Amino acid sequence: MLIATWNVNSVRQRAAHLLRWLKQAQPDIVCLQELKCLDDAFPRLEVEAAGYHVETLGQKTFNGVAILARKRPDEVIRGLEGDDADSHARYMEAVFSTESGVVRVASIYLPNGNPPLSEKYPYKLGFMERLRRRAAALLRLEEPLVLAGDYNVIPEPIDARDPAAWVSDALFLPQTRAAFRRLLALGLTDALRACDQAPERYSFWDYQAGAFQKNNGIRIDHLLLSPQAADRLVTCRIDKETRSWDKPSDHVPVLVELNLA
DNA sequence: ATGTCGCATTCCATGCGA
Repeated sequence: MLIATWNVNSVRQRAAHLLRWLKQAQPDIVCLQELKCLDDAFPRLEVEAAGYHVETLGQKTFNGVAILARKRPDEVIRGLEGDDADSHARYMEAVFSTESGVVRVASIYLPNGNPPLSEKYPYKLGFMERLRRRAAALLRLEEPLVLAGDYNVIPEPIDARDPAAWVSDALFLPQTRAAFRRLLALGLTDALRACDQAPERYSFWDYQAGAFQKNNGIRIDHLLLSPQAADRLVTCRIDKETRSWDKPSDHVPVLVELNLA
């Protein structure tokens, strides 16, 4: 089973890319972030015609997440508990039955948090703590679980071409990295790093200043696995090719293959 | 080189978020 995450930076602008990539990559489950539209504006008919069931949590202008899948989920949960005042569409889960049992997948669009001295940074850290609590609860289910999405976290210096350029950025501040480590310390596995410890494994390149041409990237899109999912890990890779397509998203898909039927 | 996108509106120019 192939499970992917991709921040598409407007699903309406990226619909043709999404369809082309679905056909090419043949994923079973896809977590999307930054839909930047309401549910009704999602290109549902086209994606369904490509063979995918569509579950969305849209929002006008910003944010928005979705989970696409070959099969209809048994259950969908929209929103991340722990803050009734949080109106951002940044989190959803879906549970699927397979021949090998259940798999639970979350699509996460973690807040960017910049600038760090604004209210946006405590919102990011609060969201990360809520995610940690949710992950802890889900881990108690002892299911194959994939927490997939745009974390807006550069975990380690090796995950940036120029780490010095990010030291004061909300994506790489010590508090951000510590919160990410607390998540991992629950017993989650960073799927890409379990498969590949090489440098220059990036999932995002800024649109500005020819960042992609210079390979001036960062790795901020992650698939975190529960022990039951990690036990079934076959491989994980970044699909860098889509960044070279015409009018691309600034993020590329990251895919994990699990030994699940 | 503050050099790019995508969204929305006070709408063909600007501010915001990233």
